[in-house]
Amino acid sequence: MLGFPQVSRRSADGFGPRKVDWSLLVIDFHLGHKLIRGPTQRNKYGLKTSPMKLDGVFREKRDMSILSLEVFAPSNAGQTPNAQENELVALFYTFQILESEAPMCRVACVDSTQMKRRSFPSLTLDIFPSELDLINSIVDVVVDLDPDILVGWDVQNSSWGYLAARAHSFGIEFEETIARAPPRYSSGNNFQWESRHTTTLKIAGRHVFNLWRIMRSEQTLNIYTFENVAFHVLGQRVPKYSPLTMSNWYRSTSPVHVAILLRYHTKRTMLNIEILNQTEVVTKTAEFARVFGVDFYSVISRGSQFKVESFMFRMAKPESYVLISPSKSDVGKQNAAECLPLIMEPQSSFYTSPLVVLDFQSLYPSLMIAQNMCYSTCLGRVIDFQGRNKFGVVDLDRPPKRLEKLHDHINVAPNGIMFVKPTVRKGLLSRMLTELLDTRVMVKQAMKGYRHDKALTRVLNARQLGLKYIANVTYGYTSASFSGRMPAVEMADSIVQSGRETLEKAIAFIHSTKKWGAEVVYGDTDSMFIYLQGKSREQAFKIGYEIADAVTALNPAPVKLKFEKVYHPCVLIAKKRYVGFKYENIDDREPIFEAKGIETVRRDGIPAQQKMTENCLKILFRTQNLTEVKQYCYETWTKLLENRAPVQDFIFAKEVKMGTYSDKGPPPPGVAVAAKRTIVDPGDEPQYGERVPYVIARGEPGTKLVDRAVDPLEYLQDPHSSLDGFYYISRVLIPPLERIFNLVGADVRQWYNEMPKARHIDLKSPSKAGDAQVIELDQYNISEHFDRSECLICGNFTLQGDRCYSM
DNA sequence: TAAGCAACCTAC
DNA sequence: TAAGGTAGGTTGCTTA
Repeated sequence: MLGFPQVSRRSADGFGPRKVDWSLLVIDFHLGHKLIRGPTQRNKYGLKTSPMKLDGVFREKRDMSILSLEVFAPSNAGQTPNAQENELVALFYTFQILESEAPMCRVACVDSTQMKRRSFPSLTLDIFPSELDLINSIVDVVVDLDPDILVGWDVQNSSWGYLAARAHSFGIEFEETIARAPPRYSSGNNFQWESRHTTTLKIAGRHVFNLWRIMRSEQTLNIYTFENVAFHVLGQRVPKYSPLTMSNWYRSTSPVHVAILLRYHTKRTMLNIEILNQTEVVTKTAEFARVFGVDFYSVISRGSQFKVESFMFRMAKPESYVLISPSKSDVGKQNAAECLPLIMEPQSSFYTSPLVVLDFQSLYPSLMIAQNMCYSTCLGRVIDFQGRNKFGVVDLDRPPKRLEKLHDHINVAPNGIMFVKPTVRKGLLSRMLTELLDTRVMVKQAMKGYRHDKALTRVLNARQLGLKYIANVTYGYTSASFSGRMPAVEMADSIVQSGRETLEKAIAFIHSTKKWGAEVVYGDTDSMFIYLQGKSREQAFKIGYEIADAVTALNPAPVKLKFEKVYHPCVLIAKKRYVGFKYENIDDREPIFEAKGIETVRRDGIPAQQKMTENCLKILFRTQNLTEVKQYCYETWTKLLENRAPVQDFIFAKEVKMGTYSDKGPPPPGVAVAAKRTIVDPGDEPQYGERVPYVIARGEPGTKLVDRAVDPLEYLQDPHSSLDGFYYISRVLIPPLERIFNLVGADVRQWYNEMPKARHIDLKSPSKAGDAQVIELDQYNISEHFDRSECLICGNFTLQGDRCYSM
């Protein structure tokens, strides 16, 4: 580290990592200073700006600002608009400064008879003579408003991406024109990686948010269409219009249709921003950046390794540690891992007495702290392995007599790796983790004190999540075997094996303490499921807390066994699969249904499977009466056989990653459906990682499943097709029930076979119109549901039909 | 018919 | 080029 420039924390042009200042994370530095607001001014768009005085210096207060854009280009023959051919006719944008007043919405469109026909109250329309003028106008808007973030639902194929492609066709260097800085010509651009994971569009000085991809990592949903995300995040129903419908509307003479079109797109730009606000993405990203010590966009675009490293480096530098830079081949030459976490084979059964769940809080970080495990404290193996003393990617060169000297100051991990005790040297990682965990406790404490302040609570909450994140991925960093920058399998093994022994000892201890009458029936890595047969729930809580305290006392600080919850009753099905009624507090009256790993929480089945499994379990838990479960199954199957069940309950949706599948063997159904879709409409190819919906239709006997997978919309339009009821009942609905109810001695398949089926009703729908209605209303949200009470043209609430009296 | 494999998704 | 890890269950299909 000699010769490295000294960088002070306040140095504005300093480079290199700054030291981690933990206290800044606990109390927001804004609070430590008196903020003096300067006179409020308004910019040309009428938005307020006010300079702030901070540390005696006036600076413009800069909250993050967002510009959301969607575009409209009419296409031919119902195809998805294609930037090579289809001209833009309208742009829609909404601008908002975070934490500030109402957003500003505008529409810019190309002069045409449609747009001239009438004015559209409640919409601000800017009309331009040509597409080129339209594009130039948005460039001006971006330059004027100078937003930090550009957002669009799908930045690749529509929104900013479409706009950029159109601009390119006029020879405009769009990205450079709206950039804040000259472009950075980085050599290592990887188009494929970018397009699969973030976005290909890069604007120097601004962040481009590909919203659907952000939502994909933010929310667990069955399908990531704009409509579905808006519904789940905002509770709003929005319609979906096909490219054909929208193109027809634009070309139609009906002012109502043009108005719907304009208001629809405007609404989408607003909802983009509302979704961001609701999910607190910007707050979280900004706070994570502060905690991790990385730039804003890296929080989204880079992996955990980069973040751990950034954090670690900031701690390492003041201590003059240098992180090693092994080559790829050095990393590959590491020893193989030898230790496995403990995952007990559960005693699969239906448990009617309380089952207490305890788990070790942040087990791996705690162990690293407790045993002072770090790159900087490791002394290697007690005995050489294969004639070498390897530690991660390096060979340890331990001076002779070093061990003798340190004799009483060594901890030996269960896998035979030695670490010096903290009295000799406190490890960098353990110090980092100690600070992380302690600071997190303090941040949580501070949150309680500012409960009334929503904005600050959000910030502090994001901060404690960031701290938790780093603590959790630090272990992963040490064991990153194939992509690791600085892995150390021996240390990772030490951690895993210590964890395993900690858990094993706890189990043995619980079994040896007879007064509890407790039996550990399952455990996974850091958790224990303890059965208290014959005990009441109250007793279970009491014993659970007692065990937690006793085990904590047996372990070195900061290892802590925490009381988590009581399941009553509960079914343990297999490793990583269980379900029960959860009580978190002794005075909880109503339990919460909680399932792990089983079909009710998986997204590769269908909604009907989730609902039916969950309902059967609830009946079992509430009544413990199999006759009632059987009754429910009969009703559900009958409903299905009589074709009274809604189609959207039978739609599979799985992620597809086009271009990653092997040619041998048939593709997965979702891929086949997507491929078919792409042939009809090339612009409709699913994005990498998009979830593609399909249903299984009846087909010739012996046909493969892939060949019977159909796009749901296509299925609805085909009057001759019907769902494969046998497949759905026998291969989808029954198996998960079988696995559960086998444990209580019931044969669900037998129930089905015995079920009186009064008459054989073909699953073929008598009239598919019924289905179509259901699916459109609930799944695809036809316009009936959109702003029902609002006039589609002026936005007023005096509705008569589609529009209000004033039109 | 069993065993093996690819693909998915989840728990920790 | 960028990329935390492993364990585990299930389905649908192919191969031995």
